[in-house]
This record gives sequence, C-alpha cells and structure tokens, in this order.
Amino acid sequence: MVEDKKTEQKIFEAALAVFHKKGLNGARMQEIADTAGINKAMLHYYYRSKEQLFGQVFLLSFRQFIGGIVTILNHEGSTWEEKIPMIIEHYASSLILNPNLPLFVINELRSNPEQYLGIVKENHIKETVFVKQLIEAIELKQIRGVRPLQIFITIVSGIVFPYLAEPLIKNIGVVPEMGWETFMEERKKMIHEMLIKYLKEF
Amino acid sequence: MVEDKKTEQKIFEAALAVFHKKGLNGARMQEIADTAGINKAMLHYYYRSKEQLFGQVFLLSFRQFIGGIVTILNHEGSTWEEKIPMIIEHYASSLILNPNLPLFVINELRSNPEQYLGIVKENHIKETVFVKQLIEAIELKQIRGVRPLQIFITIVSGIVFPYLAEPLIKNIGVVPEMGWETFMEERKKMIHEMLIKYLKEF
DNA sequence: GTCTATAGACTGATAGAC
DNA sequence: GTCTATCAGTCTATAGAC
Repeated sequence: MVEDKKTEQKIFEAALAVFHKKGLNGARMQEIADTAGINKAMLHYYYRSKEQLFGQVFLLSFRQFIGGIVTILNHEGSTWEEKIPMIIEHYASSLILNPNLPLFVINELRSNPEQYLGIVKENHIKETVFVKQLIEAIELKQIRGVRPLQIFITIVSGIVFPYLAEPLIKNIGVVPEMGWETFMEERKKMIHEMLIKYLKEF
Repeated sequence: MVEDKKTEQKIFEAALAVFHKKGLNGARMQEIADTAGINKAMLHYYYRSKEQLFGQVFLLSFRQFIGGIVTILNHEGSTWEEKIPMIIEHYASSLILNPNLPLFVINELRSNPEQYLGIVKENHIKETVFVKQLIEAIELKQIRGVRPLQIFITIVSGIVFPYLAEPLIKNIGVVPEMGWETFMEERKKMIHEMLIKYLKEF
C-alpha cells in the first residue's frame, strides 16, 4: 500500500488516455494494459473491474473539466471584467493539453445522467464570486441585465464547442488555409470583445 | 425489391434511434431488432452487417445535421441579417426534435476522422450566399471585418453546445428553477442581439 | 421474407504458478 | 506483485427450417 505506486499510476494514466479517446464502450482493457506496458491481469489486481477503473477516471476527469474554472470564478482579486478573459484563456489552454476531455465528460454524463448527478451538483456556480460581481454590476446598471449563467455558457460554448466539432470545422471552411491556432486566437478575441460590448453598451 | 419496404424501413428507423442514443460501440443489434419489433436475423438480411447499417445511419444523420443549414445559408431571398435568426431558429427547433443528433455526429466523426472526410468536404460553406453577403457587407464597411466562419461558428456554438452539455448545465446553475425552454429562448435572443451589435457597431 | 438455433470471435475477469 | 492460461459471458453473424 506504500511502495509500488508506480504500476498503479501507470495503469491509471493509460486508462485516462484510452478512456478519453475511446469512451467507456470503445475502450478495451487489453489496450489499457498495452499502453501501460503491463499485463491485463494487473488492471484487475489494482482496480477490480473495468467499471471501477472507469469510475475513478471519470471522477478525476470531471473535476479537471469543471474544477479549474470554479477556482477562477471564485477569484477574489479580480473584477468580473477581468475574469472573462481569464475564463477564455483557461479553457483555451487546457483544451490544447487535453482536447478529448470535454467530449469524454459530456458523453459519459449523457449515457448515465443519474449516476453522476451527485458529482455534478457539487459544482453549482450560482454562489461564485463571478456571479455575485455580475449581479452587483447589473443592479448598479453598469451592465445589461443578463442572467450570469447565460454569460458563462456563452464563453464556454464559444471556446469549447469548436474543439468538440474540430473534425467538422476543419473541413467545412477556411481553417486549413489559416491554421487552427490562428482560428482559435481569432475566436478568443472575438468572444471577449463581443461579450464586453454587449454587456456594457445598452 | 419493390414490395416490403416496410420491414427495411422499420429497421432503419430503429437503427437511427438506437445508434443516436448509444453510438456505434454502445448499440446492440438485439436492441435495434427489439425496437423495430422484428428478429435479429432480419437486420443482417437487409443490411448485411452492423457496420453497413451504421454507415447508412451516419450518412443520413450527417446530411440531416449539416444539410438543413446549407439550404438556409444559400437562401437568395434574404439578407445576411435576416439569415442570422433563421439559422438560430433552425438549430433550436431541429434540436428539440432530435437532441442526440449533434453529439452522435460529432462523436463518430471524431472516432473515424479520415473515413468520413469525403462526406464532410462536400459541405463547404465558403461558397454559400450567406458568406458572400457577409464579405460584401464587410467590403462596404457596413459591418466589422470578421471572418464569416467565425460568425457562423458563434451561432452554432451558442445554440448547439447547450444541448450537448445539457445534463451539465441543468445542474450547475439556475436552469431547474426557470425551465429549459425559457433558458433556451433567452439564449436565442441573446446570441442574436449580441452578434448584430458586435457586427454593426464598430 | 421471417424465424430459431447456433457457430465463431471477442472481452472482462479469475485461477494459479512463480 | 506479476505473469500465463483459461473460463464464462456477450455479441455479431450465419445456417437452415418454414
């Protein structure tokens, strides 16, 4: 229980990679074992079943997906206006590191909505600093009276969706010519400007 | 080949429903047969293999997802400004009828990017009337100089993403209190106003 | 065309040697 | 802790009767 964290960790990292790419149904225990560079039997030795291994992978993935953002939303040292580019930047950079994460979380959450309901509900954004700052700004008539959730979803949609639909977007438009990175840089700038303009000029 | 389109069609409709909900890996031929109300052997009689049945389902689904929108984008009798709410309304209403379609298409496109590349490339939006109208408006300095693809993706993101992340959104915010329909009506209005304001006032 | 029965392949899980 | 060998269950696909 103390020594040999190594194998257990190798398995978990391999499971993360394979599950993220193939999902629960598409993933094979054999492939996870191969990726980890060990035998299939070890997966069961450390994690009992595929389902349990998956459960742990999902839990971490979900917290990774939603957790980082909550930290920003609750940041005390910045205004709501400063937080918007922070949120944009957070998603954009974490998606480069882990482009499969959002689709993985969304998919498995959709196949088993009730099973993971508890974990999801832990992450209410209603009580965050960001939302409180927006509500206050609305009351002071500094910005338009839009529901904070709508503002939040607009940011997340604008950045995350293109990554979900990447194989689609790359082939229906001009992305090949300009490059994906340039495309995403344009997007970040556009969403930021658009949102600020909409909120402040009314 | 002439008579008995009935069984073949029943199978196909069942396959649509099951594949959309469970994906290629999650779907079972048995479940499709049960849904269609016939025997499992009939699936192979009409469609040879699971893979072939899936291929036909995907093809129709993809065209359904992208085809309707291309018609709007190529509508001659409306300005770019009129088309924006049309696009929003199109996605919003088709998603109510078929909430699993976008995730299905995105998922299977991501697992086999190269296999369906040909079908995707058929649907370039570069040459559409909508894009030409936007480019013309940009040249006449009527609107801000934003890449048309960015405008299009902003609309699609804003409407489609909430449906993808529905189980997430419903539980992190205030949606339960206000209801999903109200939430989406607010979104449609917000995206429309935000985009027009951003494009026209610069 | 439609069914039942079953073959054949794959996969998650475990037993048992080391 | 780690491996090989294998079981038991599941799923696609087909053979064959009607």
